[in-house]
Amino acid sequence: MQIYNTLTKKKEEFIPLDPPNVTMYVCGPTVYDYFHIGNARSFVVSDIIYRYLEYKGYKVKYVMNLTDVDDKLIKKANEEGITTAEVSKRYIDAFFEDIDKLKIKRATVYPKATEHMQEITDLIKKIEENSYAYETEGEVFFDVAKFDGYGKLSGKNIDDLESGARVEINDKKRNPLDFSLWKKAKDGEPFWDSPWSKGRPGWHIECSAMSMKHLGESFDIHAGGNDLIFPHHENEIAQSGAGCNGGFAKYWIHFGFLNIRDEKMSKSLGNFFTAREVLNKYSAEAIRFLFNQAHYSSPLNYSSDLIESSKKGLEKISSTALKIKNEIEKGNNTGENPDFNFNNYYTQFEAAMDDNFNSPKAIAVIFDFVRDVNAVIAKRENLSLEFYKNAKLFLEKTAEQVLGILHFDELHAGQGPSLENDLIELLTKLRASAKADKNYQLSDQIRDGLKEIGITLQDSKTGTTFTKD
RNA sequence: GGCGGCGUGGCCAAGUGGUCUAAGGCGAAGGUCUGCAAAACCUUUAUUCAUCGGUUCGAAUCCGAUCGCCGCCUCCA
Repeated sequence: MQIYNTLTKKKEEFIPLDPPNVTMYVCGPTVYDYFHIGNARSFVVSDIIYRYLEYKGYKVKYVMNLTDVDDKLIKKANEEGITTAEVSKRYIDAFFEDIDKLKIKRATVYPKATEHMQEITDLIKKIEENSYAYETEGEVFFDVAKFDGYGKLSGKNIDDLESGARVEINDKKRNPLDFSLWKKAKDGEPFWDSPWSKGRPGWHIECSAMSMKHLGESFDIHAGGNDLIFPHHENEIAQSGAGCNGGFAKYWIHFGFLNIRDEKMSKSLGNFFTAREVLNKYSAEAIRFLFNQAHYSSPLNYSSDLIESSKKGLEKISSTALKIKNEIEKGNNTGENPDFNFNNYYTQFEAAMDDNFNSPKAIAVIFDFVRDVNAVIAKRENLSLEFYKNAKLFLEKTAEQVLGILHFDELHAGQGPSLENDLIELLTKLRASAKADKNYQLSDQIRDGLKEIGITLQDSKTGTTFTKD
């Protein structure tokens, strides 16, 4: 399996430090607001990496942090006249609601910054002891100039950055590039005790401290959005290198942005949709399908046209899945077992995903599979149960369990007893007798009427089936 | 200004030295099936990969130039 590593700028064979265990850390949300559909892309992409590693048989420990202390959170709390803890509680709850709706598999741990103050201050102390940090008036900064190789992840060099001169102005810093490890609290700001002052950690240190605590000083994968490469991940590498002896993360994976009209979706540009508002209009499967249709590292535009087209594409897969499911439920095993090479599709699916998680190619394999299955079905009156079961298994393992773009349990089969289904069943029977009498005016009236309320009838040789929107 | 990425059919998108006269999806056209539909299947829809030049027996893929777009360098997935 090959993974593109931002650190070495090339695809590398994935060799975990301690197979079959894999340790993975992904930068999670700052919980000061609902997350937008661009953030959702990162969470979904991480989810698919996680699921595919498990598909490959790895035992994955997956950590996603929740940043529940930061300037934006404080601002929000002040605006609303509540505590930062209340703000973070509200948006952590919302975060879990939304990722559940996106059918994201829960990570192993979701550590919170506020619950790791001991680890954070301990790490800062170590960095200080190793003389990579200095204190000024209760504030602690990382001394960038002391750290050899600063900039190796982002491909930047210190001199260029200084001439760029777009760094925060702060008299207390020796070098404008130095960044906060510990910030002294101002009046009314939340604070924690520390050897330096009552205050709070800087933005980057929590990730170093929490990844170390939960995954160790060396772990396999560290992932996040492209915009985190600099300064966030660069600074994490510096802090961890300065404060511990481990190798920190081995593989760095970075995700492309979700764009709106070719521009990055972001809170500050105001060109965003929250994940929850998009989820009100489109299914998790459609959203995940859209994300999977582009490679995780490429920019991807978001628009209603594009997601509509994803929805259409997905219907092709799910209607085949529904057909398979219905056949299995009927349990008719009188048909023949066709010559169908399932293995070939697994091989291709794995080859695609093994190549740096090439999900667009993996989806193409699923479409090939669906087309070929449909072709077999179209040619025969009936097929063996074994064929349908194998077909279901393939879609379950790939589209459902890895990509999460299909869920057999939620397919609108219209099966099972319910008043609604019984009524549709009754109408279908009435229509069948109208058809038998060649009363097409009445039969079409029934079909069109049902269509209007979201029920689509489909006639076939073996009878009429229906689907609900 | 520094660093990085991208430009493939109407749209989305994979492919990064020969199997590429370029996968897959959406859309469009024709056909099979059907009372008519729908779904499904079959066929068609890029001799061409921003432009120009070069390297090579061979380039969408490598090199150079040009044009266009985007990102990071400040909080951001």
